[in-house]
Amino acid sequence: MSVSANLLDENSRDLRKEVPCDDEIGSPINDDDEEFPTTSIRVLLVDADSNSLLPMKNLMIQYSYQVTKYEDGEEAMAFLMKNKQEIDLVIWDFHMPDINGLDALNTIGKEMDLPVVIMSHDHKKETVMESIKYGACDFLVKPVSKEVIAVLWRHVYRKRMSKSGLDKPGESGTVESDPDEYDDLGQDNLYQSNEEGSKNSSDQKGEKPATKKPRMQWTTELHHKFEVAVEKLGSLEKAFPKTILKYMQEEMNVQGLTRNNVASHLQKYRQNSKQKTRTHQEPQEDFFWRNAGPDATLAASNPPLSSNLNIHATASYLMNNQAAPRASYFMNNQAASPIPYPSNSCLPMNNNNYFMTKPFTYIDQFQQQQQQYHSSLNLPSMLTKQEPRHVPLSAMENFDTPMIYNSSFHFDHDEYFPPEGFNNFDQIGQN
DNA sequence: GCTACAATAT
DNA sequence: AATATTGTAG
Repeated sequence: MSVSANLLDENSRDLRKEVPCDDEIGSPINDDDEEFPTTSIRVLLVDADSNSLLPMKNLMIQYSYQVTKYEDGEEAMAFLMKNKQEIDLVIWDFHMPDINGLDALNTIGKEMDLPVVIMSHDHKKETVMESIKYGACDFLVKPVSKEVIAVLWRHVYRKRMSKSGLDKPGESGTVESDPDEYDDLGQDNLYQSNEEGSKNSSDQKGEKPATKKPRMQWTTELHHKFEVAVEKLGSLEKAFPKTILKYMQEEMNVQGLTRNNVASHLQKYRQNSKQKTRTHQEPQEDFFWRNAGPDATLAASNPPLSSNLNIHATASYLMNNQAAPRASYFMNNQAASPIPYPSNSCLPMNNNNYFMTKPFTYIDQFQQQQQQYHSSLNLPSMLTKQEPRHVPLSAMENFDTPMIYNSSFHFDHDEYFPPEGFNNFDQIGQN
């Protein structure tokens, strides 16, 4: 059966074009970026026969479904009653000793709104018809093939779509509602479901987002596999989506993922770990000026490393407060200090919109000149810029002592020195 | 309205 | 393939 070919919705046409004759189901899941969004599907699988239950469960897990299995019908039903919110799809064996498929359909149909799939080792017409009559949304013949499993998510998706109320004509009342959905009950193609079957009519005009895929979800287990794969491939930096995916598929028997899924997850994962290591090193949230190092002459009054020292503010501060009467500059080996600022003017800013305020002296590097200069002042500390970030103004208020700051970033003279009008420079390095 | 995070676009 | 942007659940 060329089941899979028909299942790939819109793209199926293209697929056929490019791969004209494939009756074979080579690989139902080619990671082509074709999506089988099973990862978010939580399945309750009930089968008294463990010989078929376990393989089926494993197969489903390979396709990234989240599977809860039961061999006992009563237990399964009890579980379902309690956890109906946590299940998206029920698969129930027709021939259960305690609660058979029809009973299950009855109960579930009454108590909750879940798609129920019946499976059976036989496919007698009667069995199939009864199941459908009782509301089964699909009928699977055991052993269930992977091709079938790969597309079971569609039942869930239908449910979600109709619930979200895109178009629910008359959800109530009559049983014969969805003619297009389940009418063709010739058992073995039940799972083929619509799509191409839309030959029916309506409008090919377009809007037929009938198959919006559910969002996938990285479960803990899946993520763990992901991490293992990453580790096996070296490091976070060395692991790439394609190889990760390949590893997960081949070595860990994970299917149903696409490269994009992995790429997206990897991107987020890298971000997170980067963030983590950063905050680990810098537990003191956002300060970026810190003590630059030992300075015997100043040691006594050095503030602790962890203190929040801020010497810049945002543009809004500048506009709303006419602060910063003076600033002293000493950058890129060019010293300028002190500089009187008119109270209503702008301070020079750097690329990160920082400016100096209060009578600070700014030092770019540990140049001899500068060191001489700053040690000649009786300044409390020497600071290093850590990283560009915004810092609350409040911390700045506490400092009225001039300080020397050592910048670790590049300053452009024209950009950071006061504009034309502010020519009150004193060459202080060598006076 | 935000945040987290997957999907999609570039 | 990597990264940036968008979309969206919760």
